[in-house]
Amino acid sequence: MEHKIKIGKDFLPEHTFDCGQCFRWNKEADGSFTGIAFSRAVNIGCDGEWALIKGAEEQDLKLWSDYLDAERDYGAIKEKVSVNDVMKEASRFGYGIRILRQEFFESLMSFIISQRSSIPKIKGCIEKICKAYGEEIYLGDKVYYSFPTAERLKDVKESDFEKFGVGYRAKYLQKAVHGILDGTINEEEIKSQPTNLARESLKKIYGVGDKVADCILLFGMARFDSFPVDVWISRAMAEYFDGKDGYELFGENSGFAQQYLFYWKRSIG
DNA sequence: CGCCAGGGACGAA
DNA sequence: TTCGTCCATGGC
Repeated sequence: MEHKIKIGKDFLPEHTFDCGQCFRWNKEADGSFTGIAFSRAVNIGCDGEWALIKGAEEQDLKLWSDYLDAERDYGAIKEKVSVNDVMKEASRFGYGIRILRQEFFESLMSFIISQRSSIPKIKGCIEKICKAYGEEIYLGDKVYYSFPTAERLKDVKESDFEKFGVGYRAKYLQKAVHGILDGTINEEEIKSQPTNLARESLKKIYGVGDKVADCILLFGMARFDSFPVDVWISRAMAEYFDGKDGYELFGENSGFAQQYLFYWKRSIG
């Protein structure tokens, strides 16, 4: 069963799912992407101004619409972030990017794993963890695995996490799981805080620094005023913006600007 | 073999 | 507060 969601012309699955913001979506031969979120597996493609969702339940269409940030006018966003020729080019290059509204815990764990690693490696580590501790999800004739809840990871030891290739990040993951379970990390409380305070709260988590905190804010909390600075963005800002601060340049649209810049800069090296 | 990959903790100054 | 150093792992 296929459903359609009106999303407008500013959507291309390849840009959205391959721009580095998510790790659980994979391209199919027809250009659509199959992936997992909210313990559901679906296939997402696009036809003109419509997003095509295969394998979704009727009552989940609002969920997927929100996930794809389908209501937002990305054309207007692109105009606002195009403050110079570099940003015009970057937003033109990644014209079909949408910032996915991902889950908090998955973002926390995924971006802890991401530090000083590569995207294919990160995807591999996450997939192994999901296969070991997630729940089976069936779509078509294939089986997928949900991202495990903290509860399901309750008894996973640091040495267990190491088996998935996460290296020195194993202890961060183990502590994050228990922080969630004992309430030291309070998702609802952090989500209720303004961005700057939420960032400080996130940075109290062992293994979470500036960059990972900003990724959780942007991808796991829909805080579009955050501007994660990784090696690529750091180079780009030094090269094209005289080392200026991203938020000072883009304000409430910082997250969109960051993702266009990241995707474009990575493509040209 | 060395270098780097969507960094961060830690200690020193 | 800022600056080196070290940290596991895998691809190249």
